[in-house]
This record gives sequence, structure tokens and C-alpha cells, in this order.
Amino acid sequence: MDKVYAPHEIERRIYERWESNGWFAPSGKGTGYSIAIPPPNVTGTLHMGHAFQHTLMDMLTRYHRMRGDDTLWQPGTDHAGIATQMVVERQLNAQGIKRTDLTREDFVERVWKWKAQSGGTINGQMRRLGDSVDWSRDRFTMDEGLSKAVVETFVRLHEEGLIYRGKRLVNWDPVLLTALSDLEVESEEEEGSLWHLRYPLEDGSGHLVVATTRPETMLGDTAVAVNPEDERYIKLIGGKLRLPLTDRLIPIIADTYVDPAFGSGAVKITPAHDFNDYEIGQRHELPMINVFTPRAAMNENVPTRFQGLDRFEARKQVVRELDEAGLLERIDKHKLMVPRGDRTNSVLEPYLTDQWYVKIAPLAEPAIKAVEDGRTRFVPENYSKIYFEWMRNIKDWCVSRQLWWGHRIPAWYDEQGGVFVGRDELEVRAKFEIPASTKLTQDTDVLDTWFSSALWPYSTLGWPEKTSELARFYPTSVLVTGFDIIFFWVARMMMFGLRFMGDVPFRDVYITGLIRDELGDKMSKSKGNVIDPLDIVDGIDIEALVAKRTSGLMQPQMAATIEKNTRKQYPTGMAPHGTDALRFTFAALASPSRDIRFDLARVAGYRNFCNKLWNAARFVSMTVGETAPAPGPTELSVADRWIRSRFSRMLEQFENALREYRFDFAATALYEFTWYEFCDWYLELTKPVMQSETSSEAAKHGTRQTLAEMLEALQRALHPLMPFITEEIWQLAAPLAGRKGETVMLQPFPASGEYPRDADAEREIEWIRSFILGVRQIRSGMDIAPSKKLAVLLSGTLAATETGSDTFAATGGVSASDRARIEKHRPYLERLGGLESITPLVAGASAPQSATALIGELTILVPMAGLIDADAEIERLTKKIEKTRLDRDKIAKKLANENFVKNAPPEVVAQDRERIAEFERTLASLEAQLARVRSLKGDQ
RNA sequence: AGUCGCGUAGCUCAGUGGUAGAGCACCUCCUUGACAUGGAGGUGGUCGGUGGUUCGAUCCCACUCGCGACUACCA
Repeated sequence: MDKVYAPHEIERRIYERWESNGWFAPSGKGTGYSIAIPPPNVTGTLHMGHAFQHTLMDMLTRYHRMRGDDTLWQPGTDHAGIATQMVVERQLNAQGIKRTDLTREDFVERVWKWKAQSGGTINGQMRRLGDSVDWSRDRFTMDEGLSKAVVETFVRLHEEGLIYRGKRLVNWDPVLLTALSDLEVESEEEEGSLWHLRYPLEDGSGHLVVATTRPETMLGDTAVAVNPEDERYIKLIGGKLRLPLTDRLIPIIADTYVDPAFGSGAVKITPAHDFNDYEIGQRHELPMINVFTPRAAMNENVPTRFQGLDRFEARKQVVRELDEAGLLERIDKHKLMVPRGDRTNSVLEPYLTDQWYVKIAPLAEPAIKAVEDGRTRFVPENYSKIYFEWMRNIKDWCVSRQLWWGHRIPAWYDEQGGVFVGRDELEVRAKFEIPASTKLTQDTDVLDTWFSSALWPYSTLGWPEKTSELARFYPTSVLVTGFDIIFFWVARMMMFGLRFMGDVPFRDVYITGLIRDELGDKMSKSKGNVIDPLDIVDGIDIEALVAKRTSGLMQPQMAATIEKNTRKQYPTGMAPHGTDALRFTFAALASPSRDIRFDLARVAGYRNFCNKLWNAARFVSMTVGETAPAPGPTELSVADRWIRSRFSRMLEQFENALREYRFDFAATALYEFTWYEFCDWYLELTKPVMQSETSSEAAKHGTRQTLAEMLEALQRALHPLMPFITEEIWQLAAPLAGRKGETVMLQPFPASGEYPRDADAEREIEWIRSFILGVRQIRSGMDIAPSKKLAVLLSGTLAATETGSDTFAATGGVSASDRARIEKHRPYLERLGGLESITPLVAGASAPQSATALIGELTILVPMAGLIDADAEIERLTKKIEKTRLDRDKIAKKLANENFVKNAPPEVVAQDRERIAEFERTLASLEAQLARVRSLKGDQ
């Protein structure tokens, strides 16, 4: 084995072996456990957020697989309608081709080609991350089976009256030329203006001032509304206004929607271009005048001179003409929320079109109830509030998109505009008895991407067929995802799953935080702070990193800033850390309901941990040899018993943590056990046994066996989190421990109960640790070289009258139990403390000038002759005394409060009394020692 | 405007009604045969502020300051 763990060498080889052996597939035995992957965009790449979520999913998957569950992690990708179409359009544009230059079929063909070309990226990344998904079941939302599920769902919902087509206002993207759902709208506060316009009264007796943020829409006004209570305008209600720039007369209506305190208290009503106005229009049966083309230029319904103008040009011209006509009262600065498309960032228009909608209330109700009843549980729990909040105010879902890439809506039209929904044209003709002579054309729209995503947990398992997989793996066990798609995805899976499967799609929903950069900013390409998870794994030099971050920017002018920041943050690029270190970092940082500021130093720490584990394995193999210890008489040392006991406790902690999705606790339990107990103490404690000529063969045998057993079992415990290094070490450790098997990933997860708890061993080792710690503190405090062997003396608190004078003379008042311990553990104490001897201070002999440590009743004296600086010892003691006094006083104060003594639970009071006594003893001893050192110093 | 979070060591974060924790950073010492990606020891915090409940509050409650996220129709 190499001295330093080199992840790169082994990770690919190991994954290849796992995959080619088909070990990721469900075993077909045991309880079903399943996770459906949140399908990433097929043409995208995985970012840190994916890597984070995948780590948690893989950890759960590997753990349950090892527990013997029939475990499926279902992989797949999403066609991501708008996002993918935009990418391909951009590529075409770069070649000077417009999408509309191609036929729909040609364009879709190109998208499929792009998918084939780029679609492997994600799967490649997942393999590097160690994701143990069942590749044989890989799915794509546009593949045949899933498309069938989409059509089936649409048709059934339509049959049940839960899908309808209607002409309404939708959020229209004038760049993409498609409708969007409410969720795809991102409103941002922007600086704008509030224009106060004068609308002349019909009789010429004056004018009414209306305030608007969108003057260009005035060409489509069909009324002006005031509040019915508004004294100023009450007499005008029912009258008419002459709409400037047009020849139309529009009514003044009363509606309580109008807030008299805002603007002028009079609102122009444009039912075809504003959601509120639309509703007012419905209430008052106002005509709707659409003044925009789909690209948001002015259409034929406005005066000729405005026709064809872009909306923002039209705005300027409208304002100018009104101003010239003396109809512009004033312009106020005004902040307003501007709706923008989440993909194009273009300003959206409320626009009147025919679209397909899912009637959502009947679907939402059971989905709310399922969470209320705890059939699906959010972790952390407070996300259920966000879910409820949205579900209770949910509006119908516009599912049609005017795109080319996606699932075509299964609806056909005849030439009279009749609409027929069915699974295909044949079915439609049969069902509605439409003769072959009648021409039918299919709806040209596609469905919202999230429509197919909503079916994911069961469509991937073969629905609408009744498959054995559905029976076995639905509902899935847990969904791991980010809060940002609770509405987009989680809620919709709940609604559809309950409707079509009659049960929730997942038992638990674990919501992860967001991975942010080291400054707490969201990672995004445009900010140039994105980290590719594989760059952390493999490392990347600074030039390559800068190139990566500054290429293909939407705003190339940002490149210089991005380069500067990148060079500052990563002067030498990133070192390779390996997948296991990255995974460990994600788990350790996965505290509930908290975003993660990603810190590369943390990964380096866990890379060191990998190296530590690696070297522990080296040590074990050097100590044990290359084969399992031959059978023979075996004696387990106190350390051997102790490490098993501690391992048992750690496993319990780990499993409890994982049950509650506390990946951070689970990781910490593994880390602390491995480093602080197994490496720091157990391996050290084996040395006195193994490297001594006096220890028995049986004892050596027991230690060898324990070393092999623990190393092997530890790999299994660590495997779900660190799959690669544990596989590599396990291959070496398994034979030593006499365990057979081809791979650690299919071995049973170690059970806490297999390793006996041993309270006695834990007590003994605790005592040994404090003894050694005491010596080390003196050594360090007194600046004694580690290589210098010390001869320590002991004294106890027993008096001659208690022990008999002879015994006292020989033992220095050290209690029998301490003496027994010292004898029993002498090799440990001498070796780990760097001691040459441990002898009781002979009674009567005056104690030499020493530094001391207290272990309960036992005092360890390190003679100072030639070693120790008395001043340093005085300083050390003074410091210790001060600290002990503070601790004592704090408790003394508490105990002095009679209410505390009266009201606190007796065990708390008793415990404090005990502690104070302990502090008093320590203090007395420290003070005596201080006095001694002082007086001896005086003698010098 | 409403809803939900967050404020603990220099930094990033755990945590508990009863002795404040980790990683990184920092200081001192150490190339001792697993590991310098290491070992040993150490420094460092009136737990955002004020008030209340309690024998006791970093934790529970109220108010307050600061930060963030989400939702929403103010023309």
C-alpha cells in the first residue's frame, strides 16, 4: 500500500466493477426500499446541488441495500421542455439558423440529436460520484413508456372533467411565444413610473385623472373604475369618458377593488392585459380589447400610427402624444413588481389565449390531507407549512405550452373547431364516431415539462401497466430534493400520485438546503462562482478553472471580474480531493433547513480523513499480516473489548441519526469513532501488546483478531458514505477477518448488537486515558521532549491508619484499586505516556520537587530535577487553580441559593454537591503542590 | 403586506431548561517504524439586544435590532 491515499487511481476501476456485475439492481429479496431520483435536465450537467442530493440518496440506498432491503434507486433524466428547446435554438442561432426556418419535425430531430450527444454527461458524472443507481432501469421523460403514461394521464383527467380548455389571460412570454404557468413567473421589484393621465369627460366638462404604470395599454381600456364610496367621483359613476387617442367612449364604473388612497383613486381598466382588470371586466361584463401581437407589438386594434410598434416604443409615443394634447398631468417615480419569465427573463404579458388547464382544487384536497394525516412526512417538518400555504391557495394549472419540444397534447380538432381528446387519432375516431373523410389535426401545443415529472415516481415503474415493480416500490420511501421545487414538483407528484395510484408517491420528503459559494451567494454561471463537483474530485489548475468560468457567458463583460475573483479565491486552482472526501463533506454539512456555504477547506479536512483511514489500514495489515490469524488460544485485552464496545455505540448513534435524516450526525459519529477512538487510541493501545516480547501469544492473537475484525467492520460501516476507499480497503481487510464476498457493497451493514458492550472495559480505558493525558499535560506544559522517558512517582490519599503502616510505607497511600490498575495497565501507561518507571512515593521520604497531575484519588508526580522549570510549574499551577476556583464558585453560588436546593430535582442538587466536593479536593491538592514548589524554589 | 427561517469561538456551523461543542484557522512542541493529508498540548465565546416565565434561560415566551428566503392583485 502507498503511504498516501490516491483516490484517482482506484475510483473508476471500482465503479466499473460494481456496475458490470449488476450489483446496483434490486436484490429481489427483503423489504422494498426505493428512491426515485429527481431527474436532471438531460442536456445539462450536474452542479453542486445535485452532487449534494445524490450523496444523501446514495448513502440511504447503500445503507438499505446492506441492511438487506430490496433496494432500488431509480435513475433518469428530464426532457426539460423550455430549457432544452432554448439551448438548441441558441445553437442554431449561432449557425445563423432560426428555429422557424426548420420544420417542427426537423427541429425536434435536432433536439434528439443534441440529447444523444450531450445526454451522457450526467450519467458520467453520476458514475464518478459513485451513485449506485440501477442503470438497467434508466428512464427519460420522453421515452416511449413515459410518454404513454403522460397521454394516459391527460386523457383520464380530461374524462373526469379535470382538464379543460379555455380562453383566459395567461402569463405570456413574448420572446418564447408561449404561455407559462404562474410558477414560471419571477417578479422583481424595479424602478418605474406612475403616469397620471387625463381622460376627458364625455360632455367636455372636465377630465378624470387615472394613474397607470403601463400607459401603452390605455389603447385597450374599456372602462375606468373608482371606488363606490369615493366622494370625489361618486357623481361620475355611470357616466362616460372619451378615451384619448381613440374615438371610443368608455364607462366609469364602481368597484370596491379600487383603493381611493392610491394614485388618483381612479383606475383605467384593460381587461385583456391585466389580471385584475380581467376580473373586473368579468364582473362588469366589459368588452376585452387585445392590443398586442404575440410578440407584444401593437396590433390592428389600435390607431394605425401605433400599429406594429413594440410595446415600449408605443409607451413612449402614447405618453408623448398625451403630453402634447395636454392630457399628461404628471409622472411620479414608482417602484413596481415586473413579471419576468424564469428562462428568458423577458417581461411577460398577461395575454388572452386558448390554453389547456388542470382543474386543481379537487386534486389538491387529498394531497393536503395526506400530509395532514402524516402519510407523507416533510423533513424538516416546517416545510409542510410552506406546502400547505401554497396548496390551500392553489390556482388552476395552465399545462399547454406553445413549444415544439415536449409531449404533444393528445387532442384533435376537426375543421369546425370541434375538440376531441383521446389516446391517439384512431381511438378518437372510434370513440367519437368520426368518419375517415373528416380531417383531424392534432393540437400543436406540448405539455408543461412538469406534467410528465409529476408522474415520475410511478411512470418510471411501468404505469399504466400493472407491474411487479409498482407493487414492490410504490410508494417510494423518500424523496430528496430542494425547497425550490416543492411547488413545481413535490406538490404535483402528491396530487397525481394520490389520484392515479391511490397512495402518496413517497413516505418522506427530505428537503435539502441550497449549496452556496463561500460568500453565501447562490452559485450561478453568470456570477462565475460555479464549482463543478468533479473539479473538487479530480482537481483543476487555475487556468482551466478561469477558462471554464469565463467561457460562454451571457454577459461577456463580466469575464474580467470573474477571473479576478476566481484567481483570488483559488490562487492555485483546486487540489484533487477524491469523491469520498466530497461526499463526506456534503453529509457532514447536511444540517436540516440550512443552506450550505461551501468551503473547500472542509473537503481538504475530509480528504485527510481518508488518508488517515488509509494509513490505519496500512498499520493493520502490517501488524496482522496478509492472511487471517490462524486459530489458536485467544485472549482479549481490555482495549480489544473496549473498541468493540465503542463500535457498538457508534453504530447505534449512526443508525439513529440516519433514521432521522441527520446525515451530519451520522457523519460525525463515523468520523469521531474512526479518528479519535480507533486510530488515536485503539491502534496505539495495540502497540504495547504487539511490540512487546513479554505479552502472551494468546494476547497477541486476540489483538490481531480484533484489529482485523474492526478494520473490516469499519469499512462496512463507512461504506454508504465513502464507497470507494472502503471497497479498496475491504478487499484487503475481508480476508484478514475471514469474511468472504466479492464486494463490500453487498455485505451486511454491521449491527450494533453484534459487538458486546463492555462497561468495565470502557471505565478502564477511560482511566488509562486520563492517566496518560495527565502526564502529557505536564510534559507539554513543562516543555519536556516527547523522547525523554520519565520516571513518575505516585501518591494517594489513604492515611497510614487506613492501610497499616507497612503497606503505607510501600504504597504511598495509593488505593488498592489504583495499584491494581497500574499493575494491570502498566505496559499501556509506560508506552503511551513515555514513562520509564511508575513507582509509589515511599512514605516518609520527602517528595522531590515535582509537577503533578490528579487522577481521582491518585496523584502522579513527575520529578523536576533537571527537567522542569519551577517558575513554569508555578505558572501552570496558578492557572489551573484559578480555573478550578471559577468552576467551584459558579456551583457554590448555585448551592447557596436556597430556592435551588428546595426546587431543583434532588439528583441535580446531589450532582452539584458532588462536583463541588471534587473541585475542593482538586483545589486543596493543587494549592498544596503550589506551596511545595514555591518553598522548594526558595530552597534553591 | 403575509408566511417561514437565521443571528453561538477569527471563519463555517452543530447543540441543550442544569459543567458551552466540532471542523478549519491560530499558538507551542515533535521528522517516535500507520499516517507531517501526521502526533501531543494549548489560546479563543457575558450563545444579537431588552424584558418575562423558572430555583435555574444560550435554549421557552414577548418585544426589538440585523440578515435571508418564499408567497402576494396595489393600478
